[in-house]
Amino acid sequence: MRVIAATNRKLSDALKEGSFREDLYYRLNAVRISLPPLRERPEDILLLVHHFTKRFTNNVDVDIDPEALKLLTSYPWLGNVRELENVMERAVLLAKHGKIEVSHLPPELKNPASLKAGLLSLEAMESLHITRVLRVVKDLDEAARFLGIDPATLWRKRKKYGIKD
Amino acid sequence: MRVIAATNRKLSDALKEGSFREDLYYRLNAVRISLPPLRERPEDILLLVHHFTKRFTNNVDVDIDPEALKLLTSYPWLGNVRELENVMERAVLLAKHGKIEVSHLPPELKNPASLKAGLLSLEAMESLHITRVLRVVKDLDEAARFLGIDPATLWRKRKKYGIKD
DNA sequence: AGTTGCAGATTTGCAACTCACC
DNA sequence: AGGTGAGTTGCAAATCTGCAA
Repeated sequence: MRVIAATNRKLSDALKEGSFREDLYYRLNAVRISLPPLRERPEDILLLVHHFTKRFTNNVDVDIDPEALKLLTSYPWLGNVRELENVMERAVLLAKHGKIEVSHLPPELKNPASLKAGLLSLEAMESLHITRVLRVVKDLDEAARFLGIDPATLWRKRKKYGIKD
Repeated sequence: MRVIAATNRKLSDALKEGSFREDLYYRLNAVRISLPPLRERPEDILLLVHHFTKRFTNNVDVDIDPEALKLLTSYPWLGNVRELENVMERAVLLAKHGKIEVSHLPPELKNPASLKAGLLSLEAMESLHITRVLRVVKDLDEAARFLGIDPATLWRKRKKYGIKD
């Protein structure tokens, strides 16, 4: 059995170790070049939610309605951190010093149809991901290394899914 | 060999059939409740790019520098349509009636580091996707149906990846 | 609804090979 | 001729799968 490569440190670990600042906070506030994809661990989302509310209020802690918080942490964020950032910026503005309510969040967070929009079959998702990686990394061997599989296996999958370029 | 379920119609097909309006355009301009994830087919992205530029300029067609267009279509969009929408709105504003240039696009589109940020191993991506689906669809059998695999197989994968809730 | 045994199907990595192109 | 590097294939072993319980 192969082992999943630990691609990124968990935010929560980084926080515990006191290096949160260096790890993500730094990247978010200072350099802001690389935008890590939003991992879906609720703990991470929670950290970021509070990070953003404080940023958008000049360091004031904002109350968040429990129901709203539940929506935020259970939404299957498909994008990167900036997507969450945009949502929180808007929520803080709409809330105007008050508590952030469900009504301040974009409707798709509570829309079952959009929740199910990201539900591809495993094969479809595999094909999509391989396409994505191959678009960024042209070389088959290097792409295979990213994907954690043998180049031959990648070659076969590419053929199976009919991925061209 | 199993077959990939065709989850969504291609935008380009829909356009050809003359039902583009009903399919995506309608959802984007009128109801705007469901936000489909951005599939990565360059043709689809191209359609959306032009759709948005026209929308943000009251139906005027905007010139786009070829290099900028290349960035837009080759970027591995991880989010949904709104992410692209935001980028295009900003680009149209910055371009101020002129041609949209590379400099009007967010830096991460051309930043190799952020391009590689979405590059998970196949196993990590599988784990993430299963987590995502299980968060939306609690029932194991129903989730398995979405994923196109046997419930037993899903059970084993969930165990293998240590996915809790 | 979640879990397991099992036999058969599938997939895997490896190593070897081809086919340019220098 | 030799060498390098990417893509491709054969194959046995390992893994994964759906089914049925």
